[in-house]
Amino acid sequence: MKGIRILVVEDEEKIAEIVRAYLEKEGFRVTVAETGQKAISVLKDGFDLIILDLMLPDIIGEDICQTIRMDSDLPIIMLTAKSEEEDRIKGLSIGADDYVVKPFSPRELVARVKALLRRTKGSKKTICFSRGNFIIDSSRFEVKKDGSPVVLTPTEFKLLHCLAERPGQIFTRLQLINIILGYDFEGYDRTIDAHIKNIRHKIEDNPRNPSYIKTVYGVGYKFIGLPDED
Amino acid sequence: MKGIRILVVEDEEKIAEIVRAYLEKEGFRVTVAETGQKAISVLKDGFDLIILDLMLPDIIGEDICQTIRMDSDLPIIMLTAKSEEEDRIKGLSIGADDYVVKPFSPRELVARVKALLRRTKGSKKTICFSRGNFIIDSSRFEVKKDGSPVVLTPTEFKLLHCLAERPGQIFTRLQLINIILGYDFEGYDRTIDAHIKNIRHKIEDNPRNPSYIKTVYGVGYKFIGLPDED
DNA sequence: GTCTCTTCATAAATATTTCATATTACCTGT
DNA sequence: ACAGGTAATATGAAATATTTATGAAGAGAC
Repeated sequence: MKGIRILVVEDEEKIAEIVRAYLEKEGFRVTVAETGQKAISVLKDGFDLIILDLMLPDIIGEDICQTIRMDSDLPIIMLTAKSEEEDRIKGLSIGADDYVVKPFSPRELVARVKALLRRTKGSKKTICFSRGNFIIDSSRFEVKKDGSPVVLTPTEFKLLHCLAERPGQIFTRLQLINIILGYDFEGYDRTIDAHIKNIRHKIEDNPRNPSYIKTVYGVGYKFIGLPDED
Repeated sequence: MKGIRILVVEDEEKIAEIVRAYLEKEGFRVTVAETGQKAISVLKDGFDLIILDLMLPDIIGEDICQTIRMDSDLPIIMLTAKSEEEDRIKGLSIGADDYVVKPFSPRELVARVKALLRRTKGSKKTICFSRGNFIIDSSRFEVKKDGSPVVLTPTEFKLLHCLAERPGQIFTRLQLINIILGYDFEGYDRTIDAHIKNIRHKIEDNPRNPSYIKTVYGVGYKFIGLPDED
């Protein structure tokens, strides 16, 4: 990690400094901007990635996002508060490549920065997964099949995204509930089944013999990345 | 989950004991420290994860957190009181990997502990056994033979896994029933034979002359680790 | 109202246990 | 070493039990 430059746009000084510390420990070169104005003015200096708080004193994060997107593919990681999370997904394309929910663990943020850099290094696209004519685009919260968009609800998208992020890995219903519905979900683990069913009806040619989301009897579900992988 | 050690730093004895009970039920090895001093002094014993109350009688949790972070990546889960809402973000920024708000459900705490361990230890491979073209992968509930997957039912997998974990060791049917089917199983011990039969048909070239699972007449079964081992 | 999420009842799929019978292993006496 | 008796194991198929899929209904959000 030689000269990779990261711009952190965050008005809370304490958070900004912690993030800086963690990123610098990993060898990144970090610049902090406390306001949207400053962010935009230093943007031309050329960064490799930007970490953007959605709640800024002057400009709204979304606007910065769009401004950046007008003339660059700069990888963007959004910081959002938990309560705003739903809106993000529903509100669709903010144009960010990834988002982290506050409060976040610095380690997770670093991991996502690295992952995003890895992803964008090769191709400029922010596709999370693709196999043949099936595409999951995590930045736009969008899924396409044979070119036409598949309309998923927020929960369905999160579930599919979670599974597809680690093809082959088996998730138990409890794990999925913790990840998708939160650790404090008190309900019933068969709720997952219902969502899986709905997703299958939307993305599978033959829901009774699924080729993407497989059931692992007695354990949980897994996503199949390659057609012949089992 | 056998030898994972967790340090619980919590001054309220009642809470500490509940947490201990829940974690131990999951097979973790738990140590409780009532004060920050004690916590720091036992830290060198080597733990895999620490659960840290933010409000301690002597030292403030944050300071312990930073002390730990100075020279280790030990996963940290913070316990914070509801009123300390503000501190959450601070707590995470200070270097904790996750947080749980008091009052918390022990179930949630356990789920978060597991998730964090998965995240931090997840990268290593967890292949349980391999001999030539035969592989048992316990994390994926998967067995491969000559490259292609062998489909086992949950009970079959558990049974094979149990035997293969200790090659050469002889297990009686009763032992296997206790381990695989639970101590409260009421049925009769020949059930094991049926499963062994099914497993052999799936993994052995010649089920009548098995090379992996051998019968020990009058005693039970054992798994053969090396081709010539008997 | 519309949309989404959750729950529930029931159907379908799959796994487990049991049992009757066949086969194999061990032991004993010659 | 061999044959025959006895006990243990292997096996296939039937009976149970468990797990998953599904459609529909109710609750809540906007």
